[in-house]
Amino acid sequence: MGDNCILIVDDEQRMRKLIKDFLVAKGYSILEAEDGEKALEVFENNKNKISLILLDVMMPKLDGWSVLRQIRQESKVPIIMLTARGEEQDELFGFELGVDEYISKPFSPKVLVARVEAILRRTNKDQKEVKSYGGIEIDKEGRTVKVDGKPIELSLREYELLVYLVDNENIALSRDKILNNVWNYDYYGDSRTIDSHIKKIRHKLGKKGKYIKTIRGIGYKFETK
Amino acid sequence: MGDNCILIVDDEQRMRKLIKDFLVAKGYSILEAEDGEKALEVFENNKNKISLILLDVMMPKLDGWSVLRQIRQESKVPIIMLTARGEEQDELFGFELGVDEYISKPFSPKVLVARVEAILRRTNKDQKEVKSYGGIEIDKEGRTVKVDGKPIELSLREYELLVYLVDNENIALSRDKILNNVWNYDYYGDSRTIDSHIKKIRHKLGKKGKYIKTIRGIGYKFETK
DNA sequence: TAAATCACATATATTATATATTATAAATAC
DNA sequence: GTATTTATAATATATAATATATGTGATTTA
Repeated sequence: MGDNCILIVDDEQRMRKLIKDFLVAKGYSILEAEDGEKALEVFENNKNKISLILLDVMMPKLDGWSVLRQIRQESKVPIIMLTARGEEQDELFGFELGVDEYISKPFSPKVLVARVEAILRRTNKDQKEVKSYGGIEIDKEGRTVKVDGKPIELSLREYELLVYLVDNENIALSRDKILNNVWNYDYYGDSRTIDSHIKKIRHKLGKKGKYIKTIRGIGYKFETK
Repeated sequence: MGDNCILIVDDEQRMRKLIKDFLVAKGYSILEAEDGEKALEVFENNKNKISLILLDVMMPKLDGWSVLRQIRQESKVPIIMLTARGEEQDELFGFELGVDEYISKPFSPKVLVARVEAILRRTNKDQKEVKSYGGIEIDKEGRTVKVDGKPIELSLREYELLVYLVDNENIALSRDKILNNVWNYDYYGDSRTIDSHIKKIRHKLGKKGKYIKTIRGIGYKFETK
């Protein structure tokens, strides 16, 4: 989970640079895409890193709405649409698809930065330093995990797998999905490998290992009951 | 956690009524305040209920900014500011104080409702999609089924068969159709197999098992009556 | 080089299916 | 309308098929 990486999607190189400069100055790291197809590609490869997307509506190949729709099928990442003035009809349409904000061109970069920060503030507000799940405390900043107050040692993969499960509490996750999100998307390894890691995590969690439920035929699910 | 109660703060009675009517139509419950002081009072007494505040900037006694500042000292409740056109300077100032959104007057009520819903959607991220069919609740994300509130355990096939029946509520499904949809279409097994699974599902559903109707000579149908 | 990751083999547990038997509903004859 | 036949479904159970847990060793990474 990279800290506050922002994806800028716009076909105008000049516009991307303008936005980028302002955001970099504020300490964000930036990814860019020059059309809708590239945007989806970049998003796929950096799902976990990206914490906000600035998405132009008018683009060649695949327009902003199509990109929005596709991303919303699998992710709730905040999205700000960049539009030309006077498209109120579209606004409504977009809100239904989960647009977080509209900014119409031309805009003042300061306003843009302010809106980005407002959204990220709101998003990060439930990312308390330490969250507890039925006695399993996870401190993402410190990358540490405690069980009933006692710290346990998890390897990199173990930690990331556990965090992924926990971030998707109560959701059944297929092995494919787990591989795509915890491993690199282009990883073609044996999906049994997940089992090995699950086993180790369960063992380290002790009694609380049972919170990781096996969903036969599918994968796993984290559930504290 | 009251379900989506919204506080409207505006000195114009007419404006409050306008907004209120639209939001009530969408199923929200409403609290009102006609100036800043009243707003703080109402907020104090209903902190836990209120999930969003619509706050006018220009008000007698205590203006919107002051109210915003005071509320932000103790709460992160989403706030939408209602402003007159052309106050970009103020916008920046507001974002720093944690304003979630601006809507400038005059506005179309539809846009207002859309923005409210966008923000609440973002805020309540645990609005799981659970559908209920005559007391049988199915949570597809979690792949769990409850009968009268009590969870039951279904195997992969049982779960998928039940979901298929339920997704086609009130439609008679032939065994062939069921085999093609729940099993792989290149499956050449005995179609009596379905009966076995139906039996198990009915048993696990208890009294509600009777919602799975037998259509003699054809197959089965899910119907909650 | 030690720790971590991964693949694979085997044991174990679970689930799916086929088969046999019983029960039930529909069709037919009386 | 009732009894008998016939077709179909329900049920129980045994066996086959499948998925997961676990242990081990090879390979990679830091």
